[in-house]
Amino acid sequence: MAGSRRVANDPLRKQRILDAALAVMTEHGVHGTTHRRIAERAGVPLGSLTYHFDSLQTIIEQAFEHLAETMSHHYRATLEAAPDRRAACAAVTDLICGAEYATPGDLTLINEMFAYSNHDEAVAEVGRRWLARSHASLALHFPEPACRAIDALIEGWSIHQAVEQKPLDRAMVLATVTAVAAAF
Amino acid sequence: MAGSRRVANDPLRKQRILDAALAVMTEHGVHGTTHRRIAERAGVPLGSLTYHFDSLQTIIEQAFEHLAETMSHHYRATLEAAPDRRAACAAVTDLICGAEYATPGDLTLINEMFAYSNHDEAVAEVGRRWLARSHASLALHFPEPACRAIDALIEGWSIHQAVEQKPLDRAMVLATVTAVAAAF
DNA sequence: GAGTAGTGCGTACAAACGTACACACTCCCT
DNA sequence: AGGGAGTGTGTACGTTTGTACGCACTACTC
Repeated sequence: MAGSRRVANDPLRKQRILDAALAVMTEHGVHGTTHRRIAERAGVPLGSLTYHFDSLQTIIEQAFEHLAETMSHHYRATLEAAPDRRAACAAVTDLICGAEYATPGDLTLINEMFAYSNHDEAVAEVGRRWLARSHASLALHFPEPACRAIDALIEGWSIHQAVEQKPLDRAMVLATVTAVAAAF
Repeated sequence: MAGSRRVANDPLRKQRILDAALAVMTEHGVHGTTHRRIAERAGVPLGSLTYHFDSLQTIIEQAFEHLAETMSHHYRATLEAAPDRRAACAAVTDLICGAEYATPGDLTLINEMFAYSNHDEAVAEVGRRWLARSHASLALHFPEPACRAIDALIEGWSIHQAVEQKPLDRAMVLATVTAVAAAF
């Protein structure tokens, strides 16, 4: 009575849909994201989306939640691996400059998420948790005010890279991060 | 033959539509922006939009262009008014923290613009000019690398404020800006 | 093997969308 | 005063949208 006797045929289905949603949002933006495009990208029938999710808004919200989860873990792991503050500065610089951490598509998605969060309370909460976790990860190595400043640098330079489409000067980034860390 | 003999009844019409478009984008995001909502907000008939603009995309592009123009002038004027580097640091801090410069709605719009620029070449160009002009304004007072860093701080903290919905610690911002300016 | 509860999907539909366009209106020229 | 070019709008149309829902299918119980 309590447990369902039957098991889903494809338990990865939901996740595959969310991944497809992120891919569509990367390419077309939230404004160009539809049930049909997501379904095509995921290789599932249209009805499958309305079966697994209440609405398109729900899909978008959960997709962004998944994105934030993944990115936060990444940040955390990168900063935990740094033995001291000097290494932490280098790690932050990698986070900002490194294309292997955040692909251009990821940067696009982050922009979409923060923009969308201004119009959706659930995603706004995801954004706040994202910031809180970034802050906590930075706090492993830096004093409180420096965390806020470095976090702003990460976000700001991510935007710049997405807009300008060219890599940052790594030495300049490292020098800035180091200076900010030393200021507090 | 060359000049049009007749003058538009309402020469401010186009601008009023663009302002309405920005208002709608602030409230509903680009994904919730439609001809009909803009027309209602501007108090003009639906047909007026298709008469003055080729398409919805054109309206959005020109609206963002207008936004960038306005904001850039603001930045420029604020930084030109600063007599020395010390005052410039304070001016930048005001730009970041001051609600009188950029309202919460403005911050939302900036996010929308950068997100949209990843999917629209015309707006991408607007974004690049925005960055270039910010950079030029900062260059009145700061060395080149510091400009890039301070600009990233402005963008990043703008996002943070929009997400967290609470004002920044002004002293901390000023200390960071000063430290970055001194680092180069 | 028949019954059945739950999974999953193809299709249909009303609403909302972007856009086109026929038509009024205004005002200058002759 | 009459003609006509240009301004501006109301409405209608084809398309796409989000979503609902009836129905097939599966796999387990008895």
